Amino acid sequence: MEIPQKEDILKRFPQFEQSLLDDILAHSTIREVEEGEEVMRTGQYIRSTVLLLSGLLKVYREDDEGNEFLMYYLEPGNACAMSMMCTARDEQSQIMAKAVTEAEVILIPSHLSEQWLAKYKSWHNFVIASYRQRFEELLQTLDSIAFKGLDERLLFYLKRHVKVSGKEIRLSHQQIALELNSSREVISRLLKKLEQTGAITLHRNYIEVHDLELV
Amino acid sequence: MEIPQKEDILKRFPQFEQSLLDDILAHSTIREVEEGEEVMRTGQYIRSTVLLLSGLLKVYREDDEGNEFLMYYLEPGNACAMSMMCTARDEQSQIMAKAVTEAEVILIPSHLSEQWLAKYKSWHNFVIASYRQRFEELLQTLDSIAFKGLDERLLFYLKRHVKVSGKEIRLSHQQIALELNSSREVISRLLKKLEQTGAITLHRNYIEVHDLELV
DNA sequence: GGACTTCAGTGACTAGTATCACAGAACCAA
DNA sequence: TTGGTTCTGTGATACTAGTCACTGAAGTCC
Repeated sequence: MEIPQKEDILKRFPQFEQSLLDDILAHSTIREVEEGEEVMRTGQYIRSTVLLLSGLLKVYREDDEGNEFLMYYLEPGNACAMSMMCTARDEQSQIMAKAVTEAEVILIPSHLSEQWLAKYKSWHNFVIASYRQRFEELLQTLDSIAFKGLDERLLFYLKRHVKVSGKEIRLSHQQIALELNSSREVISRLLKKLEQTGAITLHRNYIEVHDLELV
Repeated sequence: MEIPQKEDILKRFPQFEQSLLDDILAHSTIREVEEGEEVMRTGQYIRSTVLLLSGLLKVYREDDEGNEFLMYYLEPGNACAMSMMCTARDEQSQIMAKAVTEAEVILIPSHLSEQWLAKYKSWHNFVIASYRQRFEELLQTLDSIAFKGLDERLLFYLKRHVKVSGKEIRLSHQQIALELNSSREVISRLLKKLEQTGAITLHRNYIEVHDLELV
């Protein structure tokens, strides 16, 4: 794989200072992951902080019976907050992360990302901001599960999906059901209802979104 | 109110270094809050980091319709992770925190808790550890809402309550229903079932817990 | 084109939870 | 003791979501 240039990283992380960029280039490794590949598994030990350079990752929770639900998506320029937190104590991951599209991630050895907190102000700020952002997104997810019916959760899910990957949602009903921890038939029915309002059009394996706001 | 002594703080936060303790004593204020008082409200601006010295706080989420659910409890020696995160950018709180019993909190001005991250290793570790711990508890709560039936959630709730405040749970069914975002009748029925297994005994306004593990 | 596979749509049924209505028990205050 | 208030228990009913069974439509491979 070609080695990414400083400019590539700078483009995604414009807030980093020069010397930090140099440090990143010098000491971290880049990994290219394929679509569908698991970047992080529940129970796995974490030895690096994960930054996303390109592509899209989904971060989700999985229980012992194989149920799952989506926590949030990570876009280029984001970091996996869990990887930062675990980092500090060499702990196990509590979550799953999977590449939705093919993606490039930067892996920073734990001890360095730890050192950099003190060394680089911009890194420190980035870490704190990441924590906060993920915490907030998690709270939103929690809200929608705790307070909303499945119809609203589906809407929320679709909106989020549109935001990260556009108005053509290339997912089967089955996949959506999985991420919402529901079942295909129920999702099918709800989508059908949404189609009747004119907000979306259903096709095989993809959903065309027109306008979700006016539902 | 009497000014708490270094020893009092040290007892709750034994991991702090001497000079940090001095800084805390010199620059933070202590507030005594009554039972039922709200320490933090959704939408409120946060200008201090909150440490809990004594008593018990519950941290919960509230939506626009007045529904709520419990996120976790804070015990002496804990910090409110949200207050730390908001701190960094002078942001609004996303959560509610209320005193379950009367309590003493230490309020550290945001700019100081920010500075101390770089200045004191022990403070930095404490903050990171707090983030992580709260994140994990939040994930547990999320799991139980997403994957479990109300019966298991109730069990989880009771166990957690026992852990922080003992085997006499002084709550009405109504209050429990509120924290689980359910309704009184349903909670009554589930508790009744639990009583029949011998795990608890029901009284007016309190529940006597015998053994929740064998249910 | 025909066989096969995957995906989507739909009716019938079930389980879990919420809501409504009411009754009785415990506690409190005059 | 009496009346008021809060808390608890319980039946009836409704609604949401999950499950089962089946059908047809779309795409794939030969």
